[in-house]
This record gives sequence, structure tokens and C-alpha cells, in this order.
Amino acid sequence: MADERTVQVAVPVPLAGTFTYLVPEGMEVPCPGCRVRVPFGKRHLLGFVVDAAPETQEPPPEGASPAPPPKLRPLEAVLDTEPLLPPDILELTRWISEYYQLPWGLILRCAYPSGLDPVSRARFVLAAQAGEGFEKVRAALADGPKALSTLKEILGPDAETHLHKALKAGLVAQEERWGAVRHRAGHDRIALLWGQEELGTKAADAGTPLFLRKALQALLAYQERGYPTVADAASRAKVPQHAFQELAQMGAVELFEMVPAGLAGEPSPHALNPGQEACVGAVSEVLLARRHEVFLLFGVTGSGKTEVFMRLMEEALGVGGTALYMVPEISLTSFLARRLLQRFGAKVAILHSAMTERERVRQWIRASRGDARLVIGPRSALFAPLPDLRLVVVDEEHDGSYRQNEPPRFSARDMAIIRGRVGNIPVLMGSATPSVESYYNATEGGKYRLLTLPERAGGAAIPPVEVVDMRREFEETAGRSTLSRALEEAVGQTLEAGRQTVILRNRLGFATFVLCRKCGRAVQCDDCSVSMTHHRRANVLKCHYCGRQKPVPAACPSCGGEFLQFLGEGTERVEDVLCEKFPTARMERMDRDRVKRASDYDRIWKAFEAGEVDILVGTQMVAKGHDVAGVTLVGILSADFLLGMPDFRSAERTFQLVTQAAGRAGRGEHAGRVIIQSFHPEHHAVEAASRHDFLAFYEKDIRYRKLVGYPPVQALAKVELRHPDTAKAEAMAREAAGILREALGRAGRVTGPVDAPIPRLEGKYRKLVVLRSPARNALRAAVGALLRSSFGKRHAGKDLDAEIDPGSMM
DNA sequence: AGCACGCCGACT
DNA sequence: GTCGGCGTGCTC
Repeated sequence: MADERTVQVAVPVPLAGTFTYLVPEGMEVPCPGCRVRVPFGKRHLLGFVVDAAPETQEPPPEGASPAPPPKLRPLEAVLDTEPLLPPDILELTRWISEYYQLPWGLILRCAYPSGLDPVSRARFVLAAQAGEGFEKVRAALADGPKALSTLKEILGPDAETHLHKALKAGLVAQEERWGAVRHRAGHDRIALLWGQEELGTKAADAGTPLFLRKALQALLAYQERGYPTVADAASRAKVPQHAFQELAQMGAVELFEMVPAGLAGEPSPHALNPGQEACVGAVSEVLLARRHEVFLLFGVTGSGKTEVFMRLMEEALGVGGTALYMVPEISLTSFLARRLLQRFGAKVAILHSAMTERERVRQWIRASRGDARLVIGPRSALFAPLPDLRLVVVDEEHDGSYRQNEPPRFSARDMAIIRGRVGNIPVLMGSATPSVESYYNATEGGKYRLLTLPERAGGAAIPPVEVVDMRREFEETAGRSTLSRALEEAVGQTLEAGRQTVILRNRLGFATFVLCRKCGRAVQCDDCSVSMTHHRRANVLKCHYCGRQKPVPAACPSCGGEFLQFLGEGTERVEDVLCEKFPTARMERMDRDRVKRASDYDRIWKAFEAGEVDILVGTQMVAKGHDVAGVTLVGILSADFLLGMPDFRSAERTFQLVTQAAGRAGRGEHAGRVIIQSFHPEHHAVEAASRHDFLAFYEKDIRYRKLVGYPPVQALAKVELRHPDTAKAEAMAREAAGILREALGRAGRVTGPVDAPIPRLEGKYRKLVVLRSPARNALRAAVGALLRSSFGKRHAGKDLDAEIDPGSMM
């Protein structure tokens, strides 16, 4: 069809379709998967050569004269001689872009580490001597061309504005240059090759230079704490970083960026139980036959799912292929990471949450070259460029973190299935609390095959769960409601027995608001229709949606009333109550305020594991965390805070959270106990969770979803319109709804516009239009029509946001 | 999304 | 009289 000397290019702009470019004379035609630099309007963009346009392009309008062919512009440069992305990743990204009606070029940008892209090193030069003004700019450039960053130092924060004007006036010109990203050193990690004894001897030996002794002592202090970075260890030992290079030369340590190359794997340790055997067998058959099929492995915590995954991954590697293991999140020091390293050795690449860009690039290259045959990682691992992929595993399939919450929004769990389909390989998802969607698809939906692991392999007993009815508690104790009597007593007993307690509380359910006693209004964020929460330590009000902070006002901003009251339980207040009751207990808090970096997270768990903390109070983080043997009590304050949310998945989330948290108790040799505080103890999510009964929960929930027409029975799409003026937002939403109604026709239903549950965010009013249909294709087509309409083109990417399969209706 | 063009109000 | 607000349109 097209000329030999043209290519299709996907560019990272919020526009559907691809763009055609000319390949200039003398330039070799780049293959699909190669990056190219292209002129785009007044800009220069990095795009990908793709083989064909996606099917989202508009069919030529009937009757109307066909649009004249656009004037083609030439490519500026080709960045790759070999395709950066292999065909299957290209195909996967094309699927994603079609599935969610998102521009291909934006998805491609998520598919590889940005550290691989060249970085602009443009410099500014004096182009003309004549002219008036811009004295500072002239002076700064008098002695030669300078980079933007240098000029910012000289000219201050206004540098960009000044330069822009000078550029327009023709006084200065820009010298385009591109270079590789530079990476900082010091991020290498240290693995100990010597034993403790040898290290100790050498560290004490007076013949060892002092700075090396200090370095060795610092390493001894780390013990088994994973692999410290050179920078970290050096600052701790107060020695220069090269000390560790010397130690490496002595053979005491190995420095590596990710996985020590010398690490050998170990074969599977023990025999599988019959249940595991059956699961492995079923998937293995499909794997060897090179077929695509989706499996859902349903098994309670401790039933041995991980072992099933590892056996199958070994099998994929055994036939010369590679495997992808997706997890919600992973830290390098986690139990799972250690287990995988031990089993697979240097064949594994772990894309963990605390990676530097340099490590990311390196692991990506290791995977693409086939040096790493197994990639384990979170959402972004979906695009790992593994050659001859034979198996995809999605662990904790129900976990919300598989969803990318900022645009381009997609579910990495769902797209993992697409990756399996593209590669014609099995996809194995696993969970102890499957999502209602997946369980439906694995049963009456008929899309997946259900595998079940019934027993808890280790034999540990499932802890009994007690539910405290907080309404009665409130009545009987006259309003004293943070900590129920039953939970307080249990904490006391646990402390006395020398065991540990985990308390789960939620920020949303336990926030402190500042309330005016005159008009009854809570102090709200100026930009969002959300009450600000009071952080007592810092004595400021914070908006948890946009991050705005302001001091506690002296008077009510709405009515001027001077009597302000602090209401709510407060995150920090939970701790105060516990401190008051148990003054000798050692307490630690784990939430977003305390955990800024991955190392904070590791540090707190380490202390908890070491028994240095008696009571750990925290958010979801503690529910998902490690298993700590000393924990015998788990308390959940307000288990059902989610149930108040206007979202069809809130029951599911409640069930998952409670079940997960309950699973933290009694993982050691001592029996555990779980206490749930609830205002709705009769709700099926709370009730079923207290009995560890997923099936009971599922039956109720699927019945409700069928009744109301929610996923998985019907597909949903959510279209959001935003504008600072509420009437404008409403008008835009009406127009969008009209276009959607016409496009969807009788294939489904369009509701709205309605106000979003949080009607104003970051200064903009939000209106929602919701589409539902038994056929997701119909929704896609309707959303596509909206985006291609002149209305859609005007607003897409700015104040219009369309989401197929939304994660929540908020 | 960026970027430019074009058309109306309130300032030097 | 200009500066600058944002509505509209375009990007191979």
C-alpha cells in the first residue's frame, strides 16, 4: 500500500492513530521497534516505528470527499540499528492501546526504562551581536555556548522565559545535541563472600589498614540485611567508597548491580503434595504444548502456591524458554526475593521497588539478551523483553496495585493475559482471595480454568476470628470507641505472653478533621471538596488528594466561628490510646508519613521481626507485609470503612483486606487470634471474612453484581470531564454523554452526567458519565467515537478522561 | 499534550 | 494604545 520509503510512527501524544513519515534519501528504512526522532508540529518527538496503524482509525466518511493526503515530513534520525522492542512487545502495546483506546505512543513509553532514551544536551549560543536588551543573557553567553542547566545557575529561575524570548528575537540559537543518560556511581550493591568469622578476624587484625577495618565492621553490622549499596555502607562506615572496591579485590565482597553473577541456583528441595502436583501437571501440559490458556490458582495462604509457581518456572527454563513472574510489589530483602535468588541464582532479574534508573536499564538489557531467564517484578515487569517467553505468572492476582492509577491507566493483570495470548503461552494467576471477576471467569464465565489448593501445607491452623459489634460497644461504653474492650484485653494478654500484635487501621477511617462548632463544617481544601486532615505532630492541615498544606486556622473559614473542634480518631490518636493503656509496650507506626522510601519499610519490618517492637500499628502496608512468627494477635479497627464508599468493588476490597490481615496472625508455632471491629458485622464481606469463607463471599457478591449489572457480568467504562467552572463541566459532560449515547445506541446504557463522589479535585469540578454493556467491544467503539469527535479531540488528554474497565467509580 | 492563532477586556 | 486571558484548531 504505502510507499517503500515511508514508515508508520507512533508518537507519545494523546492522539489516536499513527503518523506517516518519509525516510530521507540515503537513510536506511528502519524496522518496526526502532526509535526515531521526528518533527511534530513545532516540536521534535521520540517515536517508535510500527508496522501498521492500529484499527482505531476512522473509516472514511461516506459521501464526503476523502481528505487530501497529508504532506509528509521526513524522519530526523533513527536511534536504533536493531529494534529496541521485540515484535511481541510491540504487539502487546498495540493490544493495550486498542483495548483501552489509549494512544499507542503513550503505552510504548511505559514499555521500557526511560534511562534508555537519550537526553537532550541542547546548548544555547549567541547568534547575533546586534539588538537591544537581554543584557544578562548576552553576558552569560559571551564566553561560549552553555547548557540550559548551567544558564539556570547564572540567570536564576527565570532563565527559561528569558531564553525563550531571546530565541524568538533571534539573539540566541539552540544547538541540539543528544547524549546517553549519565548514571551516578555508588549504587552498586555489596555481597559478602567471606564468612562472619573471617570478616571478624580481618576486621580486628591490626595489620589491616584502618579504613578497611572500619568498612568491614560496617558490613558485619549489616548481618543478613540484604545487600547494602556502596554509598550506604561507605557513609555508615565513614570511609570513602573505594574502600569497598579494595575489599572486592581482596575477595571479601563482590560488588554487583543487581544479582551476584556467582550465585548458583538450587534445585527444588522437596516433593510436592498431590494438590500441588495436579496444578503443576495441568499448567505444564499447556506449557509444553505451546498453547494459550489462563489458569486461576485458588489456594489459602500457606497452601503452597509459590512452590507451584517455581516448579512451573523451572519447567519453562528447562525447555530453554524464559518466564515472567508478576507480583504486586517486591523488595530486595523480602522473603520471596531471597527464596527466588536461592532457587534460580543469577538467572533471575528482580525489578524491585527501590531500583535506580541505572539498575532498571541493566536488568532490562539482561532480560533482552537472555542473560536473565526469569524476571520477577511489579506492574512494569509486564513489558520485560524476555525472548521465547513460555510462562506468565500473576501472583496475588486480586491486588489493586496492578492498576496504574495515573494515565495511561491499565490493569497489568489483565494485560498479562494479553501477553499470554500474544505469545501463545499459559498464564497462571494465583490468589488466596481471588477477585470476583477472575473467580467468575474461572467458573461459570468459562474463560479460565480453575485450580484449587485446599490444604494449608504447613499444617498451621487458621486463626479464629472474633467480630466486635462496634455499635453495641459504643452504647455500652458510652462513646469510648477507638479500642474495644475485647481488643484491649487481648492486646494486654498478648503483651504479657511476650508476643507481638499487629493493629490495622485505616487513614480514611481514622482521620482527624477540624470542625467548626458554630456552623458544623469541617475545614476543607481550597482546591478539592475534601475535608483536610489534621496532622498533630506538625500541627498542619493536609489534603490527602492534592497534597496542599495549610496551618490550622484560628477561626472557621466558612463562618468565622472561633470554636474549632478536633474530631475523629486520628492516626496518631490510635497510638496515644495504646500508649496510655500499655505504657511499657514498644510501639511502631507504619504508614505513608513514616515510610517515605523502601528502606524505611524494610527497617520497620526488620525491627518487628527481631522482636524489638511489641505493637505495630499501620495501614494496608501491615496487612500485606511479611510473616512474623511472633505475631499472635491481629486487630482490625473499623474493618468496614470501605463499605461506605460508593463503589461496587468496596465489599471485595473489604473482604480481601480483612482476610489478608487475619492471615498475619499465628504464622509461627503459637496459635493466633484475630479481632475485627465492625459497624456492620452482618455485612457479607465482614461475615465471610471472619469465617475465612471466600466462596460464601463470592456467592453473595456475584449475585449482587448480576442484579445491578456490574463487572464481570457487564463491562463498564467511565468518562470523566473536568473544568474549574461547575456549569462548564456540566455542559461538557452533557455533550459527551450525548455523543456516547448516540455511538452506543442499543448496545448498552449510558448514565449521567453525575457529580463524581469527590466533586472537586485540584480546583476542578468533576462530572462522570458511565457506560455499561454486556459487550466490551461496544464500549470501546463508543469511547473511540467520542475521542475521535471534534469534541473529543478538543478535550482529550486535558479535561476529558475515558477509562475502560475502571478500577473504581471514584 | 504543546503550540499558535485570534478575538475581547483592563491595565501601563 | 498593548498585554494577556482562553476558546479553537492542528500536529504525518
